[in-house]
Amino acid sequence: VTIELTRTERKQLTRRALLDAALRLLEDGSFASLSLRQVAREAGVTPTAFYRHFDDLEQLGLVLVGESFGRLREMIRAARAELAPEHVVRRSAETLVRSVLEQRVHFRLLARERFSGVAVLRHAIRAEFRLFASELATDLARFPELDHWSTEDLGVLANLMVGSMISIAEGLLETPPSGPEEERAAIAAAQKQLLMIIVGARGWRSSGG
Amino acid sequence: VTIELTRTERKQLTRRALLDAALRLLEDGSFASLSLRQVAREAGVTPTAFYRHFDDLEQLGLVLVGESFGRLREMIRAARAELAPEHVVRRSAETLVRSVLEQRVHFRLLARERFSGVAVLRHAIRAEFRLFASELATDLARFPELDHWSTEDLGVLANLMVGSMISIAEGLLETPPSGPEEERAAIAAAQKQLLMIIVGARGWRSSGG
DNA sequence: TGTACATCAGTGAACGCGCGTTCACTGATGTAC
DNA sequence: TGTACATCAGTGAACGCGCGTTCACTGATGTAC
Repeated sequence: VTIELTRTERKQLTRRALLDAALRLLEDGSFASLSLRQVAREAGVTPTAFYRHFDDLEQLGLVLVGESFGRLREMIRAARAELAPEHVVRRSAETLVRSVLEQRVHFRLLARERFSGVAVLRHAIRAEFRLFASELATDLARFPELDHWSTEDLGVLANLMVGSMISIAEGLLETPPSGPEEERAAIAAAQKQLLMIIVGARGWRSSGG
Repeated sequence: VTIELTRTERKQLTRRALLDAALRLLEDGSFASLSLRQVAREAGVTPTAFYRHFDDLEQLGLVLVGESFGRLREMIRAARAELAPEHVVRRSAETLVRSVLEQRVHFRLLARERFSGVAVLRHAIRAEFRLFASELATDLARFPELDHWSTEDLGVLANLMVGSMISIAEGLLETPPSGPEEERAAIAAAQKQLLMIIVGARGWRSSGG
């Protein structure tokens, strides 16, 4: 290292190395099967050094979950500004697909640990998704065509949309597009799927009750 | 034991005890964090006895996945007979909710291991879900209002529906209804959600493309 | 700028533990006559 | 039905291994004067 770094800066680098090592290892396995020694080894540090940065593996896991949702929130915020539901949906679908493909490891962490045996991570992830859905319900209420809907129906619609976005994301992690063409196709399919929901929502009162 | 059993029958009982022990342990943790010794202990048998029934834990896991999908298929078959999409959807939603609540442990296994680090289970589960979606697409094509749809659009619709059913099931595992009233509410919400999709599908050609 | 001391990120040895798998075994059940 | 032998589900001791955590340590960085 030619550039001089303070002790604090070096410490941050090691901390980051541990987080990245964990993310790398989480490509192959779930959090529950991760070991502190593996993470330390992958980060190029002794197991003991780990304790200078985190109390235990769970604490490191919570930091990763926090980072994952940070990226998800950025993504959503970008699409919020639009006015017509269709535009919001089209832009959201595209951003969703792009974000998942760019941040594979983070999104896989969320998908996997949502039902994991590691209670702390599971609860953190579920709380974030619930927040996401309730924010979406609030947003939806602002659209003129939806403003007479009951809170309950808005909730069902928001859950349906969040559920669909999750399953789109999961589908992308499962079989990622192999090139720009397939990526465009994935975006188009995601848009179609979410638009079908919006079309359904629009016709809902007349035929659904 | 007062009733006489053959050696073969006793062996089957032990095998079942091992499977049930694993299911019980899977309430608390994911498959990756399960150990052969834990399962044997829970089944009241020495670790060595395990090998008389399965080569390793993964093989036992595959048997459980098979059982889970068996129950899922039974459930679907029951709703297939209906003619109008709305009836199919209403009955499917109700059966889905009931089945998940009755077979919590099996459905949780599917939800959890769909993204687990245990490759063998993950692949088995994904193959079954793909099969499920493609069968649904075939079924959907039989409805008069959908018979002019393109294969691609039918695929999108089938994925949307399967995705929604999965996320409904996952929601039930997450926060199960605490009584008959809440159960009815859960069924109603599931029906609403799937009906919204059907309404959307019906309006799709006119406004979607 | 130079010195003397304090801090603290990372080390390496050691511990007890549960793991998967092997092996030779036991003794009840099943079979051949 | 009775006997002699074969089968085989389940046992229990033993193995080597990676694990999380503890501890006293080292030596470079930071601070006070």
